[in-house]
Amino acid sequence: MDIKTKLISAAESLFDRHGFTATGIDRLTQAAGMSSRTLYKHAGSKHSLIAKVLSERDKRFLRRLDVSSVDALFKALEDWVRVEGCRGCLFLRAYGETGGDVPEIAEVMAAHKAGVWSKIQEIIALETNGRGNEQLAEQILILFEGATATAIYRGADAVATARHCAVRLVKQASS
Amino acid sequence: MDIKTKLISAAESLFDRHGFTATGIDRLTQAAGMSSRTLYKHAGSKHSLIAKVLSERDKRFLRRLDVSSVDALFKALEDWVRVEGCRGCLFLRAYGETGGDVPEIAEVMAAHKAGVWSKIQEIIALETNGRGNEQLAEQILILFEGATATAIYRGADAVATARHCAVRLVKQASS
DNA sequence: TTCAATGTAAAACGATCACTTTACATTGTC
DNA sequence: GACAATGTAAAGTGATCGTTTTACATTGAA
Repeated sequence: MDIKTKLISAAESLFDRHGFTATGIDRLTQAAGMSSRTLYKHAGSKHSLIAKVLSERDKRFLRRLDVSSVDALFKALEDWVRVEGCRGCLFLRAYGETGGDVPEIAEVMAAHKAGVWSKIQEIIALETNGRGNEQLAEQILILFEGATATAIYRGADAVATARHCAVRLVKQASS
Repeated sequence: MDIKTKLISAAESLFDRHGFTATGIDRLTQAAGMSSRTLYKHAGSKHSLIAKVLSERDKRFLRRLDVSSVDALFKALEDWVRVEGCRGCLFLRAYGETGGDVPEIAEVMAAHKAGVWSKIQEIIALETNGRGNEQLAEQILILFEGATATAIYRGADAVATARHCAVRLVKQASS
């Protein structure tokens, strides 16, 4: 595995498991199996490393959401949660830990949310033949966020509940 | 104002604004206008201070949710978000920053979520004359969490959207 | 075979971390 | 007027923070 990939994936799991601020450079270098000099050569700074981690996660996440129905969308989220664990949205967590004061991080968060939002809008347009409005899409988004958050303390089943609810809303809007 | 109250309220706003780990003791003592000796006399430790802050917030939050309809529940959340700001659920943020590894914090989070959950169950039972099931209540919970999370980057309007959705779900279950 | 690139190990940087201690001032109470 | 309680200011604890530096090994291409 490429050394930069190894760093970013080691960092992602440490950040996810222990939080961003609480994870020090020492633990990162140790987990990635490299010297701090090499880490800084590739990452530039800790904030930049966080941004890179989020950026990679964004790609991986949206690739999983490459579906064309609300049902499949929430199935994809359920898969993600079961495979990657349910510790909440890593983007919102990074944003919260840094108070929204780190531009690199705030921007990646905003870009990620914009990506999810446009994917949902696309699916809704597809499933309702354009009958679905902006409000329906936002309801689906809220269920999506809610499932992610609720899964932290109620487990992956919460995502299934959100799925049933979302599917019903779309059905009602299309009929 | 009582000195302990002052500490806890100063700590709450700093934690909310800048994150838990990123907020040091120096900043806390400065904002609360007291020496570190006094802080430790009252709080015991930083983790304990976090737990106390969350515990007080839990009381204040649930007091606001003393309503008897889903509509009023989300109106209360909307008020909260407009008054206190929308930086996400502080309990989940504390839990995430500490990786769930600090018992005092994990317990306060769990207690808070249990409180919200039973409040929602109570409202659903009330509004559906017992016709509403566990699944409906969980859908409302997910909308509640989703509104809180979505409001971070889409503002308080997301809560209004969640409200309309929740009210509709309850209506459909009661008719 | 030399040179630049890329890595390592480890020490050092000053700052800040959570937390404790020492020494002293102000109170209200018996 | 002695005493315990409760506060302050400020220095000191050792550990850890993010980051840089020094010194050296390995490697692949010119």
